[in-house]
Amino acid sequence: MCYKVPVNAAPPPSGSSPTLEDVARAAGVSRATVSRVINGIRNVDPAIQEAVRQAVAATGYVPNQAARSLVTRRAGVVALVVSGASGEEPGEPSPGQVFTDPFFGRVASGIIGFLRPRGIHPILMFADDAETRAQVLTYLRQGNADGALLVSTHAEDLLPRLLADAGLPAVLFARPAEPIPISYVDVEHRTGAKLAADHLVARGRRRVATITGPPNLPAAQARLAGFRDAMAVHGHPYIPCAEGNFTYHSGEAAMERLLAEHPGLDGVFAANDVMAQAALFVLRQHGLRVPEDVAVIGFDDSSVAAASRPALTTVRHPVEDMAAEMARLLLARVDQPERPATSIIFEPALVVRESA
Amino acid sequence: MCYKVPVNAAPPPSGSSPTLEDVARAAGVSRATVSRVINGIRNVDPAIQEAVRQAVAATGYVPNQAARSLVTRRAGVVALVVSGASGEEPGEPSPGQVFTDPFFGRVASGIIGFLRPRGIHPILMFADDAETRAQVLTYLRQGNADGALLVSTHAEDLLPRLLADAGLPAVLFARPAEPIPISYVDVEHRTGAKLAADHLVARGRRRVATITGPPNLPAAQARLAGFRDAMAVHGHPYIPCAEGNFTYHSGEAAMERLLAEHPGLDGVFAANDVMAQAALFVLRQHGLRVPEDVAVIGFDDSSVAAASRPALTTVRHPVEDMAAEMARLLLARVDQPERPATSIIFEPALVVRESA
DNA sequence: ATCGAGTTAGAGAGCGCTCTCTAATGGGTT
DNA sequence: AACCCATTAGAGAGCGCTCTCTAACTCGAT
Repeated sequence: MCYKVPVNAAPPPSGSSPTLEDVARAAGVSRATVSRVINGIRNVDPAIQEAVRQAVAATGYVPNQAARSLVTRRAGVVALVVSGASGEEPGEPSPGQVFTDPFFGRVASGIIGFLRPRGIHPILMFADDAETRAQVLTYLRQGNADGALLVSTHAEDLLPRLLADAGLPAVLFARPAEPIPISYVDVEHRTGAKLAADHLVARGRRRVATITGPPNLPAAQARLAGFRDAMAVHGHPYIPCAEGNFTYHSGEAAMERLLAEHPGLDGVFAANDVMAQAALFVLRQHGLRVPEDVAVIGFDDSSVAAASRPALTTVRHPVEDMAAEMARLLLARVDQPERPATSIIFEPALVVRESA
Repeated sequence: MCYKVPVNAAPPPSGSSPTLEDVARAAGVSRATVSRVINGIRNVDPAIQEAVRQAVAATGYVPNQAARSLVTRRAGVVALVVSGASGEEPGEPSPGQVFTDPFFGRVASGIIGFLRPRGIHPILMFADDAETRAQVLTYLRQGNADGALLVSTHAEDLLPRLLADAGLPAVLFARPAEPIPISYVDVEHRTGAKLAADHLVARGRRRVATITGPPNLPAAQARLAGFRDAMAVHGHPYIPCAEGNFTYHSGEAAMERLLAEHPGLDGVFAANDVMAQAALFVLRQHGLRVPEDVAVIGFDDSSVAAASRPALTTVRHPVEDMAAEMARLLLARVDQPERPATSIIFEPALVVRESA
């Protein structure tokens, strides 16, 4: 058998970049064969495969993604959406702020870690009002992205429902406040809080207080409830608490309040590491030693936990793994649109360092 | 004149989403006319425009971006690339870490602020080795993105050169170490450092030291040089300095060193706010009051500057504006590929707060 | 009336790719 | 020697859109 040897091999693609046709001509085969070689090779003679590969190299061919998407109906892109409140509250974090949150960094990192080896990259979008939510929906409907990975800053976020109603593939980080037929990943907050409670008690702490997250966040409430329940089991039915909103400043203020009202406390569980760090600062200002006088436990095991002085004992929130799982769930859903919503709950673990 | 009234108006698009053809049929016009109405309308009878708009609404039509990109050769997407070192150094920030850097957050925020109103969203990519750099180039060549906005964590980053050689539209944040024909935005670091020097001198400081950034970063060196030159003009030819790498820990260590070697210092200029904040911490630990005993000036005016105690006097680095300008330059270049590389240098300003 | 310029709508040719359908070939059965 | 099935390569029909080119029509000026 002999393959057509092109007489005048591939005319150098004059203006624009080479197409499949150019490669086919250079290799002396048909467009279809080149396509077969470039994508998963099935039923192509090894000699021809090699010829095609050389032609690709010679022409410097790069497939055009738009043409490919047009027929495959796959963008090869997912949207990473940071979604804000349902209304337009003044206290909202701005798009810039959410980035500086170490939590978001971990989510992004986990997602990218999973997606990058698969040649998929996330498109970054913010949705903080009706207009931008519509923008996200339109964007997905236009086929710019195959699905959405959603990180909501508020539990009442409207976007999850909109996405579910539109039948667009999406996965949430954290369970929505109301049940919505949509996939999500979450951590067992109650169990995590229980770990903290058990540890404080095991360390002999008897006058324990807690700094909570915002009451409208189910995750924050689960941490509080889990902590209270576990402490009740240990014989401490009443636990003083001060409300924060996961920021450093709110943590400082909360710790000040706790100290003013309960000067004798010997243990604090903060609903996240940043507030725990703030608590550390306030306690030191008051001349209290950590962990000798007051034991402190945080939540998340974010980068600040190991970096703070003393290093924070905290509950590990496997954010990166959870984010990777989000991406995995989304891609599975994109491949099988009829797949039902699936959710995965991760187990937390206690990380003991110096502060408790 | 009369427009064809469709006898059996738009059959409900059975399986997939409606196409231009469906809308055209519903409106009783041609595909071309619908296209004209949907994009910038030119020369279309108002009555027909209205009919088309109603047909669009009736059918729930959303244009298919892939088909559009195929013919326009525009993706409507830009890549936001965080690019690492030339080699694979161990001290490298991981993808996740770079997110937590408030600096990156500000860049992302500025870029998104500019792009979002234009319906363009950035694709997030990391390039930290030869493979991922190649991935970025291929991605752009495939037409997945029209250009790249590049934030390098190292001055020796190879990606800018690769992009320039490939003729791909790109804009850098910060001037590359070697001259490369590529657009960039930067701030006048020397001027900023001079503002800090002048202010310290004006406040009567005579024994001034500085905490520098990494020596391989042109921006860090420009800040150091600008500070030294300005202090020399004020009659202080020798300025003690300690090297940091822009992290909190390196700032702490640098401040400790300075204090050990120059116990009588009364002013410190740190090359960024994070290190200045660390300096604040170390000074307080040593029982020194800021600004009474030691005045401290940072650089960047990042969110930590206003949040620290005492609030940091710092040099404003207009990162968000610069990032928006990057996006503007990139879009201009995408529209006019022959446009030469243009760079824009911003002026810094001193922000006086409590620390100096 | 006749012409030419200006405006508006439709026809149709692709953009570059994938994928089905068909044709050709090769080897094992009967 | 006739047949069938499996394997491999090519032909060609779109995917949904934009955009040029042309036809039709309007209108003011000759």
